[in-house]
Order: sequence, then structure tokens, then C-alpha cells
Amino acid sequence: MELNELEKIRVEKIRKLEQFGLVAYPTRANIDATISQASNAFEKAETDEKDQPVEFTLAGRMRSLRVMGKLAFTHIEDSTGKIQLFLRINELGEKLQFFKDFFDIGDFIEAHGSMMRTKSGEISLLVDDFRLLAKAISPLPAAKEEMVDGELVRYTGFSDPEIRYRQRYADLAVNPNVREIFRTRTKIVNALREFLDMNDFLEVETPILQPIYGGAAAKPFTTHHNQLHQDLYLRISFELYLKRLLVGGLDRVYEIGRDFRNEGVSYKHNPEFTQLEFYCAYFDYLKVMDFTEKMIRFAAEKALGRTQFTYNNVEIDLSKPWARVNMRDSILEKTGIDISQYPDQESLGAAMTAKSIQFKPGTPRGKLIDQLVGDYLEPAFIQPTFLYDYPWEISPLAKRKPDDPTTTERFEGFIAGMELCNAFTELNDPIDQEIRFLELGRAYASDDDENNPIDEDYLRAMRYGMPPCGGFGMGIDRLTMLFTDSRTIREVILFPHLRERDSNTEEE
RNA sequence: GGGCGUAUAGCUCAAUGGUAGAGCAGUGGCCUUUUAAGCCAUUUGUUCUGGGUUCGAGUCCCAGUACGCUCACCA
Repeated sequence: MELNELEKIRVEKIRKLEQFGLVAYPTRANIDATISQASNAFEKAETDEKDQPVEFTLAGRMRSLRVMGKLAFTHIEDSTGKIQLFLRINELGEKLQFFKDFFDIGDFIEAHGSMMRTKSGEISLLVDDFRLLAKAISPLPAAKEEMVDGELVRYTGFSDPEIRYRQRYADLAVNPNVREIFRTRTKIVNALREFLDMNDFLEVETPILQPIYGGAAAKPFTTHHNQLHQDLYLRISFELYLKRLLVGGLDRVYEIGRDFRNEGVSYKHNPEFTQLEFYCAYFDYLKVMDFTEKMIRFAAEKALGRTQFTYNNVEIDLSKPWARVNMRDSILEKTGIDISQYPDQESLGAAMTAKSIQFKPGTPRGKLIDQLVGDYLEPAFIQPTFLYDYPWEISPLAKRKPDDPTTTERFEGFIAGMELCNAFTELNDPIDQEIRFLELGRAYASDDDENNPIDEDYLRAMRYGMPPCGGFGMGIDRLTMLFTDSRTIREVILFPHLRERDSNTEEE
């Protein structure tokens, strides 16, 4: 590994330390409080007007350093906050010189002393002893910041997105707002879990390695089990396994986990992403809509502490019920085309051509409708909106409407023009399900796409009898994007997928 | 996969085809209340990679790589 000049200097410091019989990476730390605990305790002692000194041993990473002749200031940071260390020759004697010689920004330091306020009023630890806890050899990208009128101002930064994602550890270390995004993400997941648990759902885990993939329309990643001589797929959804559990009498189940789709990467697509799916016996899609509103609102309250948030400079309000938009009516309104009048690919295509709407020749009816939705409806769904009643062709796992077999009881939820969730009254009729699978297989064959064999075991499960139920799937990453005002999915995934680098450029 | 853009010091960025620079970081010095500390001095480059044009290329051309935006794809 090639070290640069700065790194060589710091390695040399480690070598010198060892000559003095000291270690750069001691095994144990001996702190007795976190940084926030210490400052809180001191503030309390101040208000209680207690005279005895408040002493602590604290530790953290040095984030700033101001050295004067006979004194020095450094801010240290742990995950609870920042505090200033005040080092003076008065308390430290010649050990101050040791500090000046061997400590750098980025190092982890442990310091003992008593809490005080400096002349400018900042809570600080007046240090009477300290030691190195871990030496940083590589300098962290410089990111200086200060609070001006409550606003965080950053003067230089670590902003190249590529390096930020490739070296997320450094990104997290220098950009507090990035740490905040991932704290919020965890709060969201915890809140969703709490909400579902409160509603008597059972959290389960289903296979990620699947012999037959299904539950969504996406290309899978393929892998192989050597001993069994069997090709396996990384799941593209949880759906078919979770619904098997309803056959088994687990009436309310959910899973939060990773899906893998071998598709294009974009600001809202990552090859692996986190999904929440739940299934609830005796729910239909209307009940799922009500439940979804409550669940998202609950997540916002828990993760953000409020039900309004700003995304892309637009105020989104979750406190009100979501708009509910019928797909047929809405397409008619926006394009003048009544899809119910055009039951096949040819007639709908002709209607679109008559309106000068272009499409790829040979596109099946379902995908034409999908295109109309994507082009004319979705971008307008800024405030939370449920778009409901999808054509059966693109909804092979959803139940048909009792009064209209060409339409299914399915909805998708949108916020800020982005698809967030997908849900339906689940198809529990094994005979209809088999017809749909066969139809789907035909569509795939004509599309010259991946061969997607019928999941016979799923049909067998359904033949045992599946209760009527509602199901729901939501991208956790996208919800996190919304709640953290992130413009790309990579901002909310700790280690997003990036193209592999050449080995010769990978090395420093 | 297509189009457009970007790639220069550890970080953020400059540089008419004519000696590759600044701020911060680093190093040395001064400094007992700083907080983007200050002052003085000072070090650092495969200008993404490989070709080409030219007396001369960070700059122009071609190819490649990565990233960003965008389009396509995406039940």
C-alpha cells in the first residue's frame, strides 16, 4: 500500500510513540460518560449551583485543532455530540508539548478533566490528563463547519459523490448530515415494525435463494448451489412465500428485507433494495389503503416527529387522507382516452395514435396503459395519492373486480411523483391464478424475455384454500428518500452499488 | 444501451495551445481563551488512462475507464 507524504508523517509519529513505550492503538478505553452525558451533567450542576467540580473521562475523534503557545483547543466528537477540550500548560506541564507533537485531527483521544466554560461561554473539558486511543494515519477529508444563526455552514467539503459512496466510512465521518440520514432510516424501519407488531402482524423470514422467482416482473440474479447442482435465483419479491403462510393459518405476516433485481440503475433503482411486504387475511385493497395511510403517518411521526415534510422544496402533508384517483377516470381526464372502450392492444394503440401519443409498436395493452400512467398521471401525484383499479394484464396476482373482470383491485401509492407502494386484494382463486400464470408465460414468450416457469407449488398451496386477503409492498429506500429529502436512492443506501473499478486504479 | 457533461495537490477549485496555481490540510517558527483562530516561512502533482495533432497539450482530436445528469428499460 502506497502512503502519501501526510500518511508517512503520521506513521513516523506512531513509530516514535513506540520508542517511548507508548501505543498508538491501546486495547481498552476508560471513559465514564458520553459527550452529551457530560455536557448535560455539567449544565444541570450549573443550574443547581453546585460548587464541586464535575469531572469526567471522555473520548472521541478530534475534529478541529487550535494550538497556541501554551494552550490548545480541540473539539472531539462521539456519536452523541461534540465537546471542546481545553488543554493548558497550567494543568499539563510538559505533556502539552507531547500533545502538540503527536496528535492530529482525526485521532481518537481520551481525556480526563473537569467541566468548565471558556471565556466565550462554551462548555469545555479542562484537561488534566489524556492519552491516544487510536491514531488516524490517513487524514480525513477536511470539512470545516460552524453554526451561524442555527444554520450549519460548511466551508470545505467532501462532496464528490463517487468517492463519498465508495468511501462511505469517510463520508459518514466528516458529514454529520449523512449520519443523520441513516439514523432516520433506522427510525423509519423501527416505526414500521412497531406499527405492524401493534396490529398483531407476525414478522417472518422467507427464502432469499429461490428455485423459482416470482411476485414481480423483473430479471433476477442467478446463482448456483454446487453440491445440489441447482441453479437458484435471488428473490425479486417476497410475495409468493408470504402468501403461502396465509394458507398455513398465519393470518397477518410481514417481512422487511432485501430484494434483488437485475435491472437498470437509476436515481430510484438500486440492484438490491429494501422492501416491506405485508399480507392480512380478511383485508381488501380499500382496507389496505386506510391501513397504509395510518402506517406512513405513524412512521413520519416516529422518524421525523411530524407529519409534514419537504421534498424537493415542496411541502408534503401526511396528516390528511391521501387522494384516491381511479385509473380509468384519470386517464380519460388527462388524455381523453377511455381505456375501457379499448379492450385490446390494437384498438388502444389506434386511440393513442389518434391523440398523437407515440409508443413502441407491438406493446401489449397493459404496458400501453402503464405508459399513459407514467407519462400523464404519475408526475402530477405530488401530494400522497392512491391510484387504483389497474388493468388485469399487468396485475397477475391481484383479484378481479366483481363487476369488471378486466380490472383488478389494485392500487399504487405515490408521493412527490414517485411510486412508493403497490398493493391489492390478493388473488386467492387457484383456477384463475393458473390462467394468469399461463397468460403471463405467453406474454413472456412473445416478449422473448427470461423464461419464468410457473410456480406449481404456489398453486398447490392456493388449492388448499387461501383466505381472502390484502397485500402490500413498499420500497423502504424510497420512503427514506422522501423523509430525508434525498434526491437519489444512493444517498439512503449505506453502500450503494457502483461499477467495479480497475484493480490498478483501486489502489491508493 | 443512447445523449450531454465532468475528471488538475490529501480536500474544494483555478489555469488564451507557451514554466501547473490558490485556499484549506501538512511541515517549521511565534502566540495563555480559541472555535474557518491569527501571523511568518515552507513542502506536495502519473493534470483519470492510452494513443494522436503540434516546435510545444491540463487545454485540441480519437479511444477507453469512472462518476453525474438525462433518455430508454423497469407488473
